[in-house]
Amino acid sequence: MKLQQLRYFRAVARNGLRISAAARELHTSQPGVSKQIIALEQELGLPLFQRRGRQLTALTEAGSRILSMAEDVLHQTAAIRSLADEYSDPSRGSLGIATTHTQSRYVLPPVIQQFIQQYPDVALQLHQGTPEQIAAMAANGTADFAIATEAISQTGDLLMLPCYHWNRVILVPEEHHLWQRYSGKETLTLEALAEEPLVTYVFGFTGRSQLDEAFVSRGLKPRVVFTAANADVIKTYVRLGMGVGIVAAMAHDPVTDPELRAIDASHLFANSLTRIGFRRGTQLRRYMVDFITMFAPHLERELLEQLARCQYQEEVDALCQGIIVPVHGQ
Amino acid sequence: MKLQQLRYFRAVARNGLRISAAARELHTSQPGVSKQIIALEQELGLPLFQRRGRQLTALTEAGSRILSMAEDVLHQTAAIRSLADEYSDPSRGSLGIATTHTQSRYVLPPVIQQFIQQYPDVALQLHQGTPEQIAAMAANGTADFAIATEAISQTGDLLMLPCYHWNRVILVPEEHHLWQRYSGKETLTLEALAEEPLVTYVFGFTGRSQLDEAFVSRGLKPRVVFTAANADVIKTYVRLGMGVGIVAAMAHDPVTDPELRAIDASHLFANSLTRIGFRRGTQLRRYMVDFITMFAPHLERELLEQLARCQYQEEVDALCQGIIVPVHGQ
DNA sequence: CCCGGTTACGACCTACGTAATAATT
DNA sequence: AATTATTACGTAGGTCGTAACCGGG
Repeated sequence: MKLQQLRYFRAVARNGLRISAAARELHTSQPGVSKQIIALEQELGLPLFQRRGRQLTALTEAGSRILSMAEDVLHQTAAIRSLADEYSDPSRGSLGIATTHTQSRYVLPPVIQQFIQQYPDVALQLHQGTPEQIAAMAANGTADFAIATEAISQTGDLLMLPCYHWNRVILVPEEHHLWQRYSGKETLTLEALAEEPLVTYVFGFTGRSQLDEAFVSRGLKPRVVFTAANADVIKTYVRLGMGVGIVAAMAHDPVTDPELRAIDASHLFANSLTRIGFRRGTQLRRYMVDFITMFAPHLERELLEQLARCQYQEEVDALCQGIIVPVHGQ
Repeated sequence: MKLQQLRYFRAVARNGLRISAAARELHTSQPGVSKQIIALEQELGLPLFQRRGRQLTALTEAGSRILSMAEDVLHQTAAIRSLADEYSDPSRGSLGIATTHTQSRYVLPPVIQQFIQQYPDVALQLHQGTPEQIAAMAANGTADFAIATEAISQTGDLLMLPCYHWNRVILVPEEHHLWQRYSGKETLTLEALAEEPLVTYVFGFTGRSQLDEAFVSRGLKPRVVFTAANADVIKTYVRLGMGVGIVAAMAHDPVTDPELRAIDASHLFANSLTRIGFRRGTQLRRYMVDFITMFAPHLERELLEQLARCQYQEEVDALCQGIIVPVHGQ
């Protein structure tokens, strides 16, 4: 059994059981991959794949169990590499962050600015995707960190740490009647909001589920005329007068959006929690710890060292008990 | 990084940092090991060993951390092998048991007899040693199981499951005055026992610490004239009239020791608990599960499946809460 | 000088790539 | 016909073992 065989095996599994696709990803030849897979199967004495003719149709039961063990092995070897790199030069390396548009556009810029100043020799990659994709990228090692709001990590491979709570704001053009009425002392109600055509996030993004929850629990049926995964798009449609925007508070900046007005909605919706996560067993490098601390100052070095050793989310939650997680913008 | 390099690295570390000893263990040449170690160090970009001249004197800090990660990797690859073997032939394989003389001589024989009848194609190895050696063998993979009574596993690598409680008996020749007096209704006291010259286990073996505990807590200073790691030796000296034996109840068999008499001592000493343990993360094969069930019937298949997935002893203890652990001989 | 680690070198093996072949859609 | 897996085969790189070399106790 060779590590390379396990790598090839994983690549084939990840590329829809197509050996040629795996070979492309691995920058090697198709026959090479084919052979190593066969060699691995022979050494283990059982087929890893079900085949119809020469086509790989599925993993065998043994194959899928061995796959997950092989992934463990490969992650562990990556951790060895990472530890060695940390010793030879703690300030050089790479950091992959998988996150949503909201984070990368509104929240991360100052953090990243600070980070690259402190760690100019760390190569940063920002991957954007849906919460599911984000979780997958962190789980399979494409990215080191996942940052997202909606519940992710069904697999249990990721440990998620609380970063900040945030509330929503209602966005309208200055001349909109909601602004006329509720910019002063009068407080907006859910019922009044439900009367308006709404523009907000696509389901699955940026706490959308908690938004729906608020309306449903009051028996209201809001009219959502448009959704996007992206606050910039939402704002554009609000500017066009298509409806009232509901976005995360951190997505509103009076300077960049001078023609829009924001009405605080923290009393209307339960606040949401944004988390950062990494695969359990990850060897956290110094700059990774520092990145988290820059992003969420309450997650201190010492605490993170403990958290990194956790095996289960429950342990993480227990350790985070009693920590004060800030609310964004306060 | 190659698995072989990690294997070589581990072997050198395990052989007192002597490359030649490691090479002998690995059935390969000294230069081959030397080269692979150097290659690994070069690839990782740091020294794994501290050297004085050409002599390896110690692991570097990075080296020792990488060693433990490398051991994880190698254990995991062993688990892959084991799983593959399980699929290709569940009833063929090998089972290494590390245990003390008491277990292998008195408790295991019927279990092993039953086991080899059911699994004739499993190669059994019985390793004998001190509790510390036993724990080490199970932790480093020399043996699959550790069976012992005294507290072991300081490292936390082993999960220990409760197998049975047992009591002690006092062994004397038939003509001994203790037997004359206490074979009937009169019950033996610790004080009376403390008057006698005693022959019992060496410290660290077969619940010896609990024995001492009983005397000390009553302020008694027993006169232990002879100790052995081995009930057979103890019995020999009891036969010679050198003293009164205190041994585990399961070590006394009236048939094989017709000239000795046993006085129950369960009221004098706290009972002891014998446990079976394996490294966490071990891929338990079917015959391993069956072996445990033969040895400790209350540890049922389903329970063992759960236990095998535990990461910490605390989880094991929690799962074993409420299970009735039998007392040997009842 | 002995023991143990490193360097040198040749034999062997194996992984890889190209090319050809077979099977599947 | 096009795509994809396997087989064939020659090459390049690497591992292994023997032998020679070096350094410390």
